[in-house]
Amino acid sequence: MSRLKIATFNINGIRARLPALLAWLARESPDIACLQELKAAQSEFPIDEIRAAGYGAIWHGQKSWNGVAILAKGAEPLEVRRALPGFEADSHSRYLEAAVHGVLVACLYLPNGNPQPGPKFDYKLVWFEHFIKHAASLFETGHPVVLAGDYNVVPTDEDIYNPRSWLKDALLQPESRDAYQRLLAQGWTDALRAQYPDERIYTFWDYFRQHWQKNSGLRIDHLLLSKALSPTLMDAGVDRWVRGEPHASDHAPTWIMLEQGVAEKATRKKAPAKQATPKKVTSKKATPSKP
DNA sequence: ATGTCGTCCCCCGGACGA
Repeated sequence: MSRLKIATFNINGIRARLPALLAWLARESPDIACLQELKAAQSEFPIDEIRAAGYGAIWHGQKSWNGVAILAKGAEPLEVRRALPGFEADSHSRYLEAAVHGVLVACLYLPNGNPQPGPKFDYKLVWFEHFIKHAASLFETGHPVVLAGDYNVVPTDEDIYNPRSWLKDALLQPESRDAYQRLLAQGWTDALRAQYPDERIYTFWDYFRQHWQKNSGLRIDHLLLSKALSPTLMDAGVDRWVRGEPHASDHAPTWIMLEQGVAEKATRKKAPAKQATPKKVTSKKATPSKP
């Protein structure tokens, strides 16, 4: 049996954030890292530095905006697709899918959708529907699949410090939340929520109003596990220290640890018995400080 | 309405997207 650490990280500009990315890779050593918001053209991706850090990578760049990448420690991700089926004409670089380390990884950057209502919100919902349709086909294969990325959806009011000042925001709209619930209803496991059913977990703190300093965060970066993988979930967390560094992204890396090889044995229920764990312990673990 | 970033354009501060 072997352990597999998979992370998702909206880096908000890979060129501005390259030192932060390399420091994080060196310290946390994820086996697979899904990145969003590269904000770099295809030719501007810093592949040499990433290779030097011990990672293979594929990426889908775009000038100025969007952009996604999949990094793998000591391996080359085998690209499956770089657009959603039926939505190949999407002008934004928001999707990348690869097979690596024995799992199929989808890296997504779902549209923000603000201002709402308006064409940007309409685009968010259209993108979401294409993604939901494709996710269903991935789930039905029965293969080990992870859907990792910035979903730009706060699933419930338990996933935000206080919904009051965000009620009109696209991230909390009923349409956004309904789409996310319909995705989960296909059978996916929201890994962070499964590991910490009763905790406040945030992955994003905007740059405004000292939200980081006040821990006024949102949970919008998600890792969804297919049926074959959900019993293998051993741990999960948010690398909050990355958000506290100078010149940080407004997101923190969010990760899961899977134990490969337990899927065949665990036919009964979800492997970790975290539901029984006291709150104080889980809240500490949700904010891990690594050795 | 505001707050703060990163990026672009292209000459440096303002627009845009988040």
